[in-house]
Amino acid sequence: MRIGELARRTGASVRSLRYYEEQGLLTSSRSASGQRRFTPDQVERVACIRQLYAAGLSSRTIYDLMPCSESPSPENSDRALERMERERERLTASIAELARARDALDGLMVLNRTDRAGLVDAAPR
Amino acid sequence: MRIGELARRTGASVRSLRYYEEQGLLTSSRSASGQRRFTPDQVERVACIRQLYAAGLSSRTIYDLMPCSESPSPENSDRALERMERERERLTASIAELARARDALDGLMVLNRTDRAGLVDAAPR
DNA sequence: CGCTTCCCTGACATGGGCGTGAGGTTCCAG
DNA sequence: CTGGAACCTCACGCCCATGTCAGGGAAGCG
Repeated sequence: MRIGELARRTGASVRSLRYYEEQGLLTSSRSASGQRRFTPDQVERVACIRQLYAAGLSSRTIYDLMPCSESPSPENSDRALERMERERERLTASIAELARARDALDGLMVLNRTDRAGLVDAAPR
Repeated sequence: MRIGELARRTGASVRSLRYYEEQGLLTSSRSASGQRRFTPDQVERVACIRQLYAAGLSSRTIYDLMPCSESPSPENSDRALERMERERERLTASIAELARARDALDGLMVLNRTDRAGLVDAAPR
């Protein structure tokens, strides 16, 4: 399929898809006239890429992780796994941090409600 | 206390603290010579600000939220609460998304391990 | 006094994913 | 054949919290 189709199917912009390719996250064959051609399973790959972006990984990191992104070998696999482990930990920490932030927000909300009640009490004009 | 002290106590850089002030998130009195003076309770405030930054709020949003940041009034309180509610939802969604991303990563790890095992099996030179 | 350390303002740099526009080619339906 | 949609490359812009450098006052100790 062409790039517009892939964009429609994945929800990514055409620009983003080109960018992913530029970053080595996505490969395409080219038609005689130079247009990119993608295979159906790239849809899934894009979804995966976007998941990882959503997890806050950089394109470089995603590149390093992509299974068999270049030459599959036990060494590469191990390196990737190690990296994934690290990122997994980062993610977990990040989730915990967000949860803490949410708690902090809850605290602010309570505070605000209290303040508000105080205001209404004090000056019920 | 002076800005360096506050930085040490909060873990924020001096640059960041100035920036927070510039964004209206932090106030300071000035000494005769123009140096910023902070009170001890600003330490907590900075911690709170950083929590919210960590939650992905923009300085503008944080500004809008800060309790009684300008004129405390029931209307302002309500607006702030509404905003907080929205941000809370965003946070919750974001946490869920990160969790999904972590699952995706787990999937990749399993895949990678499988691939690796296959490689070792197939070509155990 | 002088030395070190801190503080001030102002301004430019940066990263990174993506929007956007220019200027041009290709594809396809009518 | 023709017009519009889709595609191409190149390149600049943006956001925004921070780092960092320059150039110059303060603070405080020996």
